[in-house]
Formats: sequence, C-alpha cells, structure tokens
Amino acid sequence: MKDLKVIFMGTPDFSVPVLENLIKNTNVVLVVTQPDKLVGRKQILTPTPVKKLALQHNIPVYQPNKIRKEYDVILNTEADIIITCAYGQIIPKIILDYPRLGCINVHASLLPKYRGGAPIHHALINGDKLTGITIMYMEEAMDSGDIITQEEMIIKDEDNVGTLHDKLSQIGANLLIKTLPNIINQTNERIKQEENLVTYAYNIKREDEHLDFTKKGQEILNQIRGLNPWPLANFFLDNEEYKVLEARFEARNNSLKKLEVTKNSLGIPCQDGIIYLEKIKPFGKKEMSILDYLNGIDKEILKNKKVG
RNA sequence: CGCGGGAUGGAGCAGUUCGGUAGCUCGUCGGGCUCAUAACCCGAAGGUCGUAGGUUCAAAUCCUUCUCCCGCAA
Repeated sequence: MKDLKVIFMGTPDFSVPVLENLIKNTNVVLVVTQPDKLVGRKQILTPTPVKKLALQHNIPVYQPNKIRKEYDVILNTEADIIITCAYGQIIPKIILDYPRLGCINVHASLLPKYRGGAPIHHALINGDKLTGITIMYMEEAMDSGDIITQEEMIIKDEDNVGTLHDKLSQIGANLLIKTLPNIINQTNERIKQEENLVTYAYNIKREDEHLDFTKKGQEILNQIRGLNPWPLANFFLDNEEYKVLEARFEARNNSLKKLEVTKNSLGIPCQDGIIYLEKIKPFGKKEMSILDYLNGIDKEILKNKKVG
C-alpha cells in the first residue's frame, strides 16, 4: 500500500487524523486544502489544520480559491486515487474522473442520512442515538455517491459535538486504512444510496443557535450539546446575550413564567419543566460555572430579567 | 487602524460619573453548633486595583502608552 499515490483533499481538524493515517500508510503526493484565511480580531492569516500537517511532512500543498476552475495542478499530478474528507468545496467532474481508482470520501454520518456539511451537529440536535462513518465514492452531487463501507457508533447522552467529532474522526481514519486494500484490488462493495432515505445536514445558521424555551426540555438539551463546543447555543436576558455550554433538565408540571433563582442555581422554565443552566458564557466574559455567575450578580435584579 | 465588551485577593463581581489610604458573594484555613451536612455561627489569611508613564498634597478612579482576554463582523 506504501506505493499507492494519493492526493488528499481536506481542511479542518476533522480531516487531520485521516491525513495522518494516509501519510503513515501510503504515498501522499499532494494535499489540496482551502486557502489560508484571515482569522480573529487581529485578522491573522492562518493556514488550515490540514495544511499545517502537510507542511510538517514536506508534502506539496495546493490551495485553489475555486476548484471548479483551478484544477490543472491536480490533473498534472500523477495519482492512483483521490481521498477527500471535509474539503469544503464541490469538486468538479473532471477531477472525479481523473484517478484510476476514483475519488473516495470520508463522511461523518451513516449516509444517506445527513448529507452535507454539519452531520455531527444535526445528529446531536435531533437526539439521535446512533451515528457513524461512511466511506464512499464521490459523485457530482454532494455526498450522493455509492457507499463502500460504514461503521456505526453509539451516541452517549454525555456526548457533544467535540467528543463526537474526535471519535468519528478517528474512526474514519482507521476505517479508511482498513478498507483501502479492497479498494485498491477493486474487491470492495458498492451500494447505491436509497434516495427515499436521504436527509440533509446543512451548515448551522445563526438562528439555529438560539434557544427556544417553549420547546421541551430534552430538545433544548440536545440543541445545547449539539452546538457545543462550537458555535454554542444562546439566549437573551434583557437583551444581553448568553451562551450556554451545559445545562440539565428537570421535568415538572409548572406554570412558572419567571426565572427561578436560588443561591446556587438558575432555572429557566420550558414547556415541560425547568432547564437549569450549569455552564454559561455571559456577553463579553469568559465561560464560567453558574455558581461563579451567581456569585457576582444581584439575584433580585436577575429574577426579574426577561428571557428572549 | 473593521465594531464593541472586559482586566480589582484563588473564583465571580461592586467601586471609576463628582480623586481622599479597597468592598460584596463565594472559596481556602482555624474554631463552634449538629447524629450529620454542600446547612448555620464566629474568626483569620490573602490584593503593587493588567503594563508603563503623566497630572495631583493625594489616583482603582483623570490623561497618554502598551499588553492580554472575550463577543460580533469577515
């Protein structure tokens, strides 16, 4: 397998373990990743995690702005296979048709469920108990190609985007290496996706982050963990934004409308009980436990704030 | 120079408008009460008020500089 010439296309942290395994086991001849971006308040030009890893191993890096139009470098690179993982751009057919073993993608869901850019977030927000990795051939439409293999993974109640991301990323990296020999020999399976089971996991939008306390407690908890550690769920108290990192839910028949403030807890009424915030990040502050937050605030004033 | 918030004992904050030797809620340590406790009572330790400079009899507070943290926008 060491002589397999691979072009890898990927961008964020999720792709890094996959690339690491490929570097160990195959001959990665080119890495394609998104252009460096200006990041943060200081607008520092930052390379992608995949680029950093590639540079450490002295692998050539290509960063087209629009791969739809800039792909000569790829076509001029001799390769047996192209492997992508969270690259971030739609790849044109001319590239898909180029390598002799095709283009393979590592995707963080059990396709055909959750095609698209945010499968991990959506699995958690929807309260799924099962997710996994799919390795598949690529076609022109996003995440629509034939499935080569899948590995399932149980989602635990305490999982959030961070933990799931790391586990799936590792599973994907290992499953790929395990499957690669079959792909090389072309003895792998090739299963069409059932079109009537297709769902989409679009990228999280700003309004998806806002907590709606008229919903059920469990839904709210799912939303909180499905957005943690990024981009974080939020709500407003008297027009000040708070991000919520952790909370717990207590079912209760209540007609409570106001905040429940005690010495060491802050509860917000929801449809079928109360959501107790446990870790939050007030506007302009660092993240803190609810105890720390309550220590520094006038609780009488807090009681009368309006949730929005 | 994209917009805004912030830096005060270990933690979270007040005090800055109208300068006058630092306070609150916790935590920690010691003691007490209690069958017991994350509960209650008493006491103690712990701060060059982010950095550097300036104004002043006097600066956390006014002026200037720099650093760092956070949110938004990209």
